[in-house]
Amino acid sequence: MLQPEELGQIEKKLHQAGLKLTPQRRATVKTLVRLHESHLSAEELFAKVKEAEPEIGLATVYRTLEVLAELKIVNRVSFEDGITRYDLRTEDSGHFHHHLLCQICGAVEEIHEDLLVDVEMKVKEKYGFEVADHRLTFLGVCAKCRAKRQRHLQ
Amino acid sequence: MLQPEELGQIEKKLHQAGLKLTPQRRATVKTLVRLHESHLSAEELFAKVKEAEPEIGLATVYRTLEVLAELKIVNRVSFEDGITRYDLRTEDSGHFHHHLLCQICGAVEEIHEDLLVDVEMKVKEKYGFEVADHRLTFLGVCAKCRAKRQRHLQ
DNA sequence: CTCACTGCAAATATTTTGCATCGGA
DNA sequence: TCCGATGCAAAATATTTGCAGTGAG
Repeated sequence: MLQPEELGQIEKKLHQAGLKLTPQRRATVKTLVRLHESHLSAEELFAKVKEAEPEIGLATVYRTLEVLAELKIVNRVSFEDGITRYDLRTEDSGHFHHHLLCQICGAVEEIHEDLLVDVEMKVKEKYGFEVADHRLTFLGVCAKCRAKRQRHLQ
Repeated sequence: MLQPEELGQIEKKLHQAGLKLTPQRRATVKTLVRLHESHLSAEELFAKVKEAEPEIGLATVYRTLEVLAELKIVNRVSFEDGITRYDLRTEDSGHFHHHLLCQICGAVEEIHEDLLVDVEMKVKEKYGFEVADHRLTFLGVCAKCRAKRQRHLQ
C-alpha cells in the first residue's frame, strides 16, 4: 500500500548512512519492498532480483541484506527450517509484528498489532530485562486449513 | 532438579515409539538433560556427548535430535545467528517457555511462565488461527549488562 | 536373526571471504 | 579521482545422505 513511499524512505536511510546507491542495492531494496509479504530467503530474493538486474551476484544480496539488517530496515527471522529469512520492518508504525505459521500448509501470516505491550512491561519489571525487540511466532493451524479439515471430517 | 526423572521419562517415550535404546541415544539424551539450560547446537552437543561416548559420530547426533524433535521431546529454536539449537521441553508443566536473549553478552535466559495465555486466546478469536505452540524471544539487555552499563557511565 | 541404527566420508546447502575490477559520489 | 561496492570463485559452515558393517530387541 505505501510501498513507493517506503522505497524512498529506505533509499534515504541508506544515503544518510553514507552508503552508495548502486543499481544492485536499488534493485534489491525494490524487490524486497515489492515482495515484503513473502518472507524471502537470501537465495529466493537473489532469484527475484536477478530478473530485474541479471548481473547481480548472490554475495551482493547477502551483503546488502547485512547492511539493511544493521540499519534496522529488515529483521532476520527463521521459522524452524534452518533458513534465514528477511522481513521488512513496517515503517508506518514503530511497532514490531508477529507471525502465524501454519503447520499444515506452511503459510506465514503477519499480525500488525502489538500484542505484547503488557508482556514486555512484565518482563522488564520481573526479570530486569530491557526489551528492545522481539520475535514471536505462533505455530498452529490457519483459518483456511481449519475449514478444510472440517470439510474432510464430514 | 528433576533431571533423573526426566531422563527416565524420555527413554520411556523413545521405547514406546518403538525405537532402539542404543548407547549413543542414551548418551545424547543424558547430555541433553544435563545441559538443558545451555541451548546447545548439534555441533556443541556432539562435542559434549563425545566425552562420554567417544565413538559417536556427528551424523548420529543430528539423527537423534531429529527423532527427539519428532517426538516433541525437544524444540528446535534459532536465535538469529543461523545456527539451529535444541531446547529440551520442560516436562513438569505442559507449558512452553520463552527466551530472553541479551544482545550485549549473548546470554539466553529462560522464562518458565506462560505469558501468552491471553494473547493466544486473542489470536484464535480475531484471526481464526488455532495455536498449538509458539516461539517467543525477547531481544534486549539483560539485568547484568544493564548494571555494567550503569557503572561505566559514572 | 533381523532390521533399525551407526560411523564415516562424500554430498548438499548456506553463508562468508579474498581479490581484482568497477563505478557512484 | 578514490574508496566503497561488486562479481566470481574459493572457502568456511552447517546439515544430510549413501552405504557397508554392527548390535539391540
